[in-house]
Amino acid sequence: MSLYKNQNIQLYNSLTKQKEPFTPIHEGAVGMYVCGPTVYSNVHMGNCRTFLSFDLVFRYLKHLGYKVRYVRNITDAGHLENDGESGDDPILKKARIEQLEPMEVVQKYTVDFHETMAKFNALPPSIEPTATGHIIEQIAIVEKLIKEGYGYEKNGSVYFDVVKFNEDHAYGKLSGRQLEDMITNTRELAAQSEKKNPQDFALWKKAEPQHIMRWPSPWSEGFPGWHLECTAMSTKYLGETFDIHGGGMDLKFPHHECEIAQAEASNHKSPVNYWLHANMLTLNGKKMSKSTGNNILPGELFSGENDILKKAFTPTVAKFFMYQAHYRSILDFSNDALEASEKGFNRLMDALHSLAEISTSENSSLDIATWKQACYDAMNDDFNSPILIAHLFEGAKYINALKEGKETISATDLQELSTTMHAFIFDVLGLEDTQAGGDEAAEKLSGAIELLIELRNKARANKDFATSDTIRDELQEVGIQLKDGKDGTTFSLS
RNA sequence: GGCAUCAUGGCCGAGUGGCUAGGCAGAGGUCUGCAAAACCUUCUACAGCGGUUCGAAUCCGCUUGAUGCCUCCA
Repeated sequence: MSLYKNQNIQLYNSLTKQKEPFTPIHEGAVGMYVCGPTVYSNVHMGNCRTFLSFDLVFRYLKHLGYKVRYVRNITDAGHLENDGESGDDPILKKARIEQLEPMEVVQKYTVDFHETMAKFNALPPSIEPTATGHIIEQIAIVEKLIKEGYGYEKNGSVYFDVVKFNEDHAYGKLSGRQLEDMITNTRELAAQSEKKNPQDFALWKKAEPQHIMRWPSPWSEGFPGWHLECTAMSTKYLGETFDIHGGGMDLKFPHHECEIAQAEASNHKSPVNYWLHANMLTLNGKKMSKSTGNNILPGELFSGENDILKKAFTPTVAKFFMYQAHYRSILDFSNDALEASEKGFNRLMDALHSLAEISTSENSSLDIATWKQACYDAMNDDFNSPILIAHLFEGAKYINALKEGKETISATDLQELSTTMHAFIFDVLGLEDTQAGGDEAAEKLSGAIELLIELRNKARANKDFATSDTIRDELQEVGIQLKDGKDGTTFSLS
């Protein structure tokens, strides 16, 4: 019996601007597409937030027993800034700066992306297709769009006729824009443009002589327009209509709007049932961005080598921090907020470790079943991780009370409490128990400290407090804190 | 300029008409040789002004402020 039969998800659909009950096209199976990174530089924390938001969605759907096909692309084809009219291709630009072949640039940053996501303990998607690997599919869509009358060729480039599309479709329905307003408000001078209207976008762009990334096509040696790859790859792997399409809020317009236009014009049907948009991670109150430099890289966060934070933070703490805010809210990245999350996270982990020390009774004084469902209700309500985490802290409070003997619990309920805590913390949130240690060096250190604790306890028993306090204080100096508890002394590395 | 979104206690951050999350910090307590740690308790907020309502942080209007998109960006 799959969990999803009893847990009803409501999710916020950007297209309808409201929460809707989630019903997949095929019962028990979910198709989800998420726009991945453009690999011309290291992913920054802002990029990571989006991918971690959808990792949570992926993990929760899987937890509920759905068979999920999660497709997240790698944009490795160079696209021009300014809609292909002029400007630079970021991948080519980077290749020049680093004196690398464009595909070397792509490889380098794809590897970085994968390593980073692995550090965050994000699950890899089911399929991770690349734009350059799907040129043929993209050309096929362009041909189809021309045939349907929505694409027109000019000097070897092909553009999408937004005005024509808008005559019998609603261009702008996702981002809440009216084409008339866009035309009225446009500042662009249409003088030297190949496009019929400034709102039109490139489907295929003829390569200038200096443009290295190029492929043959019926129209010219060139490269695909920037919105095409997602339409091609989502259609190929998930079908003409699929369940969930996700991405960062900043992709809503024009990227996702154009995806809808391309799909509707070529397939005559709406491509996506539920559009999900993750909100931005800000720094100093401003959106993190590759181009403006207002960002922090994961590596800088983990090492502590940056001007923003006072100390280093582990990937799991950073993730926990992000999940303490809802994915649709803007979240500001700051040292104080991270420190607060770190302390909270450690408290949660301590409680989890205490589970083993709880003894059971005949009856429970706690209502574990209700608490458990509250955890599910939180996630069912548009993946509300902050509420879930609040309930997990409630669970931690239960554990502490049980440990103190202030509450009682039956063996069945204890099992339920433990399973639920573990399921949400590790399977759904994908957090990692960094205190668990386990490597050889850590074990040796642990043995040495145990010895010191023993010596200190002997000194204390003999009321030789000078010795015992020296041990305690010197260890504190090197970053090892002793914690005297009721059942003996433990330690933690700070 | 256009289109959106947001404004919550010392800080971070949920919550969308009455039952008033959670974390951090602060305060008090338990424990302890002392301390730290840990645990417990506690602090009761919703930008301003007006309106709707028996009742609004939550709905409507205006004002102020911030942010996002309209150029590549998660």
